[in-house]
Amino acid sequence: MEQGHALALKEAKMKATPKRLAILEMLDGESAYASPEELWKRLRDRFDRLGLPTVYRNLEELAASGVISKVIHPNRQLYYYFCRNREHHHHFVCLSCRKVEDISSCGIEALEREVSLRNGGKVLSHILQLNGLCGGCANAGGTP
Amino acid sequence: MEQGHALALKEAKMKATPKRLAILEMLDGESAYASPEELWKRLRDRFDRLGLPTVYRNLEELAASGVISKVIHPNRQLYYYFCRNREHHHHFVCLSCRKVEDISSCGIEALEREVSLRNGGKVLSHILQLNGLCGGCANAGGTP
DNA sequence: ATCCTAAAACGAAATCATTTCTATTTACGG
DNA sequence: CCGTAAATAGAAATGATTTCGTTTTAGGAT
Repeated sequence: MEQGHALALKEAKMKATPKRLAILEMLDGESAYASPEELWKRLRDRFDRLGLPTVYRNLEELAASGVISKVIHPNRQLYYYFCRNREHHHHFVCLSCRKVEDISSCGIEALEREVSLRNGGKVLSHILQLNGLCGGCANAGGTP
Repeated sequence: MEQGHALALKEAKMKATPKRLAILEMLDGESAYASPEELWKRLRDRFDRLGLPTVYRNLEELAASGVISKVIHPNRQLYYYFCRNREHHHHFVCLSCRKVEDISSCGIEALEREVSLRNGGKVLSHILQLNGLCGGCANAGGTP
């Protein structure tokens, strides 16, 4: 998967720097979304120098290129998630344990048509996210 | 509509204070979403004393009660919108002029079933929002 | 009408996640 | 191997949002 990440960066026209790759590797294999600061703390061991702004910048760039995805969290902090699924899809995110599950389809194409037909508007992006508790957390009586 | 607002507050078990009503009135009749600070600046004339925290608090409380709705903005600031439509629905928001249009239906019930059936998760809330340019802004060559 | 009490508002100050800035370093196409 | 645009460091700034202790007020009860 090492090569895969470098390739993904090349496709996104982003330099494959060691730190960028490390961020991507760390996000990959996680089934939970992570915050910039958490990633930074865990990556500091592997680099003698690693600035928090570097992590912020990379995460934002990677999300902008579509390599990773952002999670919209009620607490309004930034969280990111790496998803192997390259198809258009959306997520169910657990507000307790942060697990992320894919949601196959969204009927948003129809809604986009509705908007543009009605008065010529142009849909540039959409947000669709389900928030809740995953099976495990719901059974354990977890709270968001 | 004056009475309507007081009634809405009563239903939400919130005191109908003059400032709260003024905030609600100002949001009503707007076809665009507004930020707390904008509302505060426009309301200061009508009160000799009005704190910005009061506006923040009220908007958040009103949104929590479902009286108004929040807009998820790429710049991550808070925006609010008053919507007469009391049915479950979603919004198309223009990132240029901030106009808001209702979107009648979302097929989210099906997605919620998918999530809970698959592994017992519980969907607590969902976000569905289309971002783009409204008809007017798209024709005028507006940018987000 | 007046009282009481929980809710609401004040406003100055704090917070703190995120961004900016300038100098330095690095990836990588040629 | 060079040159250059891109990436990073690190300290400092930012600024929207929240907190806090105090004062005021809405509205049910008397």
